[in-house]
Amino acid sequence: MSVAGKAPELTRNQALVHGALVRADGPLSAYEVLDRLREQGFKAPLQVYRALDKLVAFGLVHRLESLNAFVACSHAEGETEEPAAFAICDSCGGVTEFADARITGDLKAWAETDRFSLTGMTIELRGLCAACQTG
Amino acid sequence: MSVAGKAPELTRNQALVHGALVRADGPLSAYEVLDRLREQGFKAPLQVYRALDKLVAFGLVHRLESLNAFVACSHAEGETEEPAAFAICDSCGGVTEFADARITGDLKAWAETDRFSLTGMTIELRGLCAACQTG
DNA sequence: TTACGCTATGTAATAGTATAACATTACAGT
DNA sequence: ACTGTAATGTTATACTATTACATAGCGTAA
Ligand SMILES: [Zn+2]
Ligand SMILES: [Zn+2]
Ligand SMILES: [Zn+2]
Ligand SMILES: [Zn+2]
Repeated sequence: MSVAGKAPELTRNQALVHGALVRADGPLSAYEVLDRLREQGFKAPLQVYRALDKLVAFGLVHRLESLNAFVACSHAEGETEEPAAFAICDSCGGVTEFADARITGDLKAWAETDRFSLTGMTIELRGLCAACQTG
Repeated sequence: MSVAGKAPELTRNQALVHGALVRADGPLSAYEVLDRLREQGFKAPLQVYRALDKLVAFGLVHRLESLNAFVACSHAEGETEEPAAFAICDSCGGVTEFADARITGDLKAWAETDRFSLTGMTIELRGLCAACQTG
């Protein structure tokens, strides 16, 4: 349910935070982002949180509520996107982003039925990714 | 996806924490629970967190990841339950728990297709409840 | 009984996450 | 220049969660 208007121009801080998340191989906490940007002059959590707020609003970054962490959106910029869902591997920490119109459609339908005016949704699966299963 | 075996006997601390959540009219943070139980002798966060861990494992309490808060399960004890989903009103703070087999079924199907071994899921909707909408 | 293992508990200290408050800078439109 | 808005810098603080260690209760095997 990102607003994700036309491709936004990022400020310096936003671009740095976004870059850190794009380069990361998995989700990062705000403080992990901060540590990776100290060489670029970052010194306080708020520099990260303010950039993250914007990036999330733009739809370029997603917040993983069950991890208190953030990931770069895996979709191409501007690509229309159902509200994203995530599968988080408890073994390797890998995150798979997916968008399933049937799932989000069902949730929207539930909201409609319940007269709940929907503005956002969090869908996060936990378990083991294919690579991390032994048998 | 609670394990929720046969009705568990709660320890004193677990019963106190559960009672506080049942009496509350909405979700409570762990520290709000703590404050409500100081008269009963609670003094440290860990007393609350340890009880919450058990209650969540029993399926008697749910954690709301997007709020860092906890609610008593709205279903009767022992009642079989699909993994719960929640609609959280951003205006009044009210939470509606629901369980929709179609939604959870779709998520399980996605996991199956992706060879993701599912152990839990978080489904939280945000918006305005019917009572909080003006028009 | 005693000893052992397991669960629950008490308490203090610390780690991790997020925001409030205030000062400053940049820049567009008038 | 004046004004309004958005972004930034910085310090301090609030909120959430866990580590570490000590203690107590209880069921059971020796
Ligand atoms: Zn995305
Ligand atoms: Zn994995
Ligand atoms: Zn429930
Ligand atoms: Zn409401």
